[in-house]
Amino acid sequence: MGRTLAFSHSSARDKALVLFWRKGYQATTLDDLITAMEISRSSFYATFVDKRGLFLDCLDLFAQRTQDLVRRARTEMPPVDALQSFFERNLIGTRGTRASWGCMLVNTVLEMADVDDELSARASSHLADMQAAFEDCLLDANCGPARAGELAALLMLVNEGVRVASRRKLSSRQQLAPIETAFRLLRSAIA
Amino acid sequence: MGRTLAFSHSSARDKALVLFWRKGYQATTLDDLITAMEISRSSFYATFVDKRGLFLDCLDLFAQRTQDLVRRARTEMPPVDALQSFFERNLIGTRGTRASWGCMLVNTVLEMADVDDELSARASSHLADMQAAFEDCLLDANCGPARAGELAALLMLVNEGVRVASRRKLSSRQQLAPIETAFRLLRSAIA
DNA sequence: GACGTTCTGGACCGATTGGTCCAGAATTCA
DNA sequence: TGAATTCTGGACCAATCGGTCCAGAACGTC
Repeated sequence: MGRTLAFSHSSARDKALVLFWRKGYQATTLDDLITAMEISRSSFYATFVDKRGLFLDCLDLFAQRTQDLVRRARTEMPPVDALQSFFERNLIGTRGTRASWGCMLVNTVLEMADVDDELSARASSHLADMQAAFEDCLLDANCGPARAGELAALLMLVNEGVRVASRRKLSSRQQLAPIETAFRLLRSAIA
Repeated sequence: MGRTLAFSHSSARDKALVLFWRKGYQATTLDDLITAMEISRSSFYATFVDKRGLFLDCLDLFAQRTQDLVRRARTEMPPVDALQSFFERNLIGTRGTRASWGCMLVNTVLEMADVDDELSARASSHLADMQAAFEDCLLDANCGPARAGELAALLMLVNEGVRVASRRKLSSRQQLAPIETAFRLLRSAIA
């Protein structure tokens, strides 16, 4: 088994994921998709049924990989450091561009609210799972259950905010500073 | 002069603003617009030139009215209370539904990033103005200039997060709790 | 009532959308 | 080599998009 780093390999579905991630559901056309995926229109429909179904698959895939990122960071360092590192890594981005695409779940919640309930709800549900992962992390730190839940909700707020900020073409400094501030306050609330 | 409460009256342009606010730029069609605005297609183009131009106007209008909300709260109570009240009012919503539409600026940044640079940049620029207003509020409190800037950036992060959360159909409690947490930490950082 | 002006409904336009279809190329297996 | 199967390019479809156009209704003014 070779490297299976999250978001690293590039099957046809991965190419689609990146497109949906960057441009959203509506602005991504079939032509965009089949060009990027390097398959014919016929093969697209034979394999993926339709655009909407593929988008749902990509949502699930994105959520799973994001959870992997949290889990991975958690094995590498203390829980609160892992959380902070998760936020910061999503801004710096090991591969450059990806950092400016925000979070596909957040993007989808906003784009599809009042437009397509199922898509929006699915993304929102994945965000709830992420919040649960945050809470697990905080429980691993010296944090009572009540406070863990409270702070996990706050972290989800920060996460959603960070993902918006990352699409605004601000400097790295402008993006990182509020995260540092947030975690400084968070750590003081735990200790 | 009668009541001129922000977001209260309803000219044709206001009807358009609400539609764009709720459904975004792409999902709002010309038919949606002229139906809601109760004008003919011809009058629409005679008066507003085109869809994109009207959207830009609505962006500016939304930003101006949101700034008014901050200013108004600031005249009614101490600066930090005013900020917290601004966040909470946008979730409870005096008129019910409006609270679930998030912030048109945040919605637009996410929807149009990587799709339409001008629209996204204009919304982002209005968000920067809002952050400046937050900073002014904090300077009015017992807050040094460095810390005011730092906390204003954090508040913008919270604002962006709140506006995402408000589109997720969570309970009022789930939406309000993290704001209370955030302001509790914020106040402890100021004092 | 005749006038010029303003507004309006709806036909119309080209472009683009997501999705279908099929003849034929490519591949597989004997 | 030949038959069965899989895949593919691109023509094609109806629906919808944003936008144009104009004949005529509605209006205010003398």
